[in-house]
Amino acid sequence: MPDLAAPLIAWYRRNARELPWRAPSFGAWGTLVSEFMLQQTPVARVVPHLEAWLGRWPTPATLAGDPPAEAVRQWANLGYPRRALWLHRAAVEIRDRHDGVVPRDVEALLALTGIGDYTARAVAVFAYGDRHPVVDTNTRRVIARAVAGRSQPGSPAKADLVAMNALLPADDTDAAVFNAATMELGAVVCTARAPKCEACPVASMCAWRAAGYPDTGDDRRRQARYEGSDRQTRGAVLKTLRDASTHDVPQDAVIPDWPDAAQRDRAIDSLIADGLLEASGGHLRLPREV
DNA sequence: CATACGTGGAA
DNA sequence: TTTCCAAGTAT
Repeated sequence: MPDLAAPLIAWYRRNARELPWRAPSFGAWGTLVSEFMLQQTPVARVVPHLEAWLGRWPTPATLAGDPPAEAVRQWANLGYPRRALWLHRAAVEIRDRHDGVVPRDVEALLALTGIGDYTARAVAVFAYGDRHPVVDTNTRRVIARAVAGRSQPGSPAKADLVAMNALLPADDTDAAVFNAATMELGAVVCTARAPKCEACPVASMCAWRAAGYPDTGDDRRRQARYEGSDRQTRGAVLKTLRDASTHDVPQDAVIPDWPDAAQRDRAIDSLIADGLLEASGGHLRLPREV
């Protein structure tokens, strides 16, 4: 297997984008918040929200001290607002179980609400410098192409962690930079559509290129249509609550003209079930209690 | 393990 | 206009 690490590390040191979480001593809490926001949301949309968030809540304890409603409001239009709720819960767990310090251990990180295989290792590696494979969608695409000779990755699997682990340099710092470099390559060069192979530092050892860029198919499942979906309806309901000048809103006043009343009611019920809304006396509000 | 879960920019 | 895609996680 070709050694991707050396050329990728060298490329990254010259070409990495300057992003807030890459500043020296950005801090584990900042890293954790950034990773929550980056789950399925593009970098460009995250940056301003991240800075506002950390300006308001510079530590886990400060966030944990405010009601979850404030987290959901501050999340604004970043999407997947359950992440705001989960980040708040994680902050409470960090305050109560870890003395307010973001844990370093992957197992401890995995035990926090909203943190999975990717985020746990991203924090351990990027905030603390430990040696673990960090696998996101960019990494999976780079490995699929450069190593497996496929045009797109398969479905996410534990095997991805094993594959990335096998590519990791022995040195902790090199391994951390290699993780970041692989993600960066996937984000800006080895992109899902129209990859810039002429600018790729590992083109000469890329299995997909060597095979003549075959279309090996795409196992990834397509996203459901958003227009007219329950997700869109939930988004409209929650936006109404976020933007309301009062904390309580009469339920009848929430998207009253939505084309499908049953869909609206279903959205409200599911938001309550998820803990993103509370109902009380015919009114709705963002969650006051953890 | 397949599915639900927001939002907006680019092709 | 429609489709694709974005530093995933929980159930």
